[in-house]
Amino acid sequence: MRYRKIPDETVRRLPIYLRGLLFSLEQGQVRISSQDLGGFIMIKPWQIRKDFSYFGGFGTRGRGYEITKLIKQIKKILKLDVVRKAALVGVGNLGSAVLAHEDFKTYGFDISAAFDNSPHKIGKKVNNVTIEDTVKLSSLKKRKIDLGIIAVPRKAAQETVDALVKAGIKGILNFSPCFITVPKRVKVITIDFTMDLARLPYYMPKS
Amino acid sequence: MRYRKIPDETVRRLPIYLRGLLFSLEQGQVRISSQDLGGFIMIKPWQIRKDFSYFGGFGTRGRGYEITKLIKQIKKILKLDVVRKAALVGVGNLGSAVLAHEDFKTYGFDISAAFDNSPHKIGKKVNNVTIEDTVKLSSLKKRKIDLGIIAVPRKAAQETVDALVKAGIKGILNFSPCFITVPKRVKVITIDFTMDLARLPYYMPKS
DNA sequence: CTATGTGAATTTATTCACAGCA
DNA sequence: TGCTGTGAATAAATTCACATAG
Repeated sequence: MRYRKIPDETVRRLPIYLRGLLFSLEQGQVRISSQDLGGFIMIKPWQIRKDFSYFGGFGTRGRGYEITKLIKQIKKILKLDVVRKAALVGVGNLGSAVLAHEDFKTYGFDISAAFDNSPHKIGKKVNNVTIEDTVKLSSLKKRKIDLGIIAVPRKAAQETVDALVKAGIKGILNFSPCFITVPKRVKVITIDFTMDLARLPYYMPKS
Repeated sequence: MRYRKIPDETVRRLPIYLRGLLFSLEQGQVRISSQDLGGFIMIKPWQIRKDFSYFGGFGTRGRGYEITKLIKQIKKILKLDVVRKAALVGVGNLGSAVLAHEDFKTYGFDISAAFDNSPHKIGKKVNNVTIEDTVKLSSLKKRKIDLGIIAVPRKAAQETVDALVKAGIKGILNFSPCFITVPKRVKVITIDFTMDLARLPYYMPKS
């Protein structure tokens, strides 16, 4: 296949394929067709095949895809084939939910540090991770942690981000409901669930 | 303007515009140009103008948009101009975070019911909402609640959704990390933050 | 015969460029 | 003059249809 930039939409779907594949592996399957995979995850088979085609031939004509092999390939593309250490900042309800989230492990993430600025929380353990003082964020660089998850109140978001960037973080998952500014080299993905809830009524059949 | 279906991408951006407008209103502004609004929310001015153009003329040439008027119009389009009652199912850490989330109120949502199946939680109050037994989900219809937010473990997701659908719910915000099945008349938006975290490494500059 | 892989066609979304109004 | 509103141009993503390999 000749070179072409991978569409963002394809990258967005890769983790979904991964979820579907892990599920069907759990079901004891060995091979799967784009048809069947698409059935699970509600994506059209030709979309799946087209997405994979950007990376080369993953399947076998007439037989489908070998699940374990495909999982390995997608993980490699997404750079999830090595354990990725992440730091959480803000251990409130949301932060605690993130820390307890089993799923992350499956996808290669290890949230090995947690920070908060509340004296009540510092020193406590949540899910085997000891909560540290936010002022110690600068230690992340030598601890080889380059991924940050922030779940702090809106007002604290930008300063937290600034501290993370200074500590050498290269990617941020932002749960704070606001816009944050970072240097171009840092990738931010914001999850603002109010924005999602707010478009639900538009699609709901009226009264 | 002649009729044309509103692009999904436009609908997805409307809540973002709303956030930007509410922010600039808070700053004491009265009018705003697409240029300035775009500055806040990192969206190009011509995209903003094009999006608004699907609904008709919101602004004044040469002067920009009157903020309060524009807020009102977007809320109306998104059907957020009336208070929307919602029910939360699953009051764990994530559910509690949702219940405590101040933002929802700003966008017209009132989470007036919460359900859990843990006997320890039933009867307790979280954020002024008394937690009810999940078996009472059927009461939602007469309580005029047509929006559900689910934050239950993966295994309980589909049965919870089924109960919500049976109770007449018309829209669901799903935080459970799995695919759920609903009748076509029900709109589901899934927030699966593992999927978002999983594409972050792809975009992070290597080592 | 089955299901992939992929150019081509189509649809959808973004960007441009400028006419038109305050 | 300043900024909106919008057709037209461009770009991106999806869908189709079928040649091709096992």
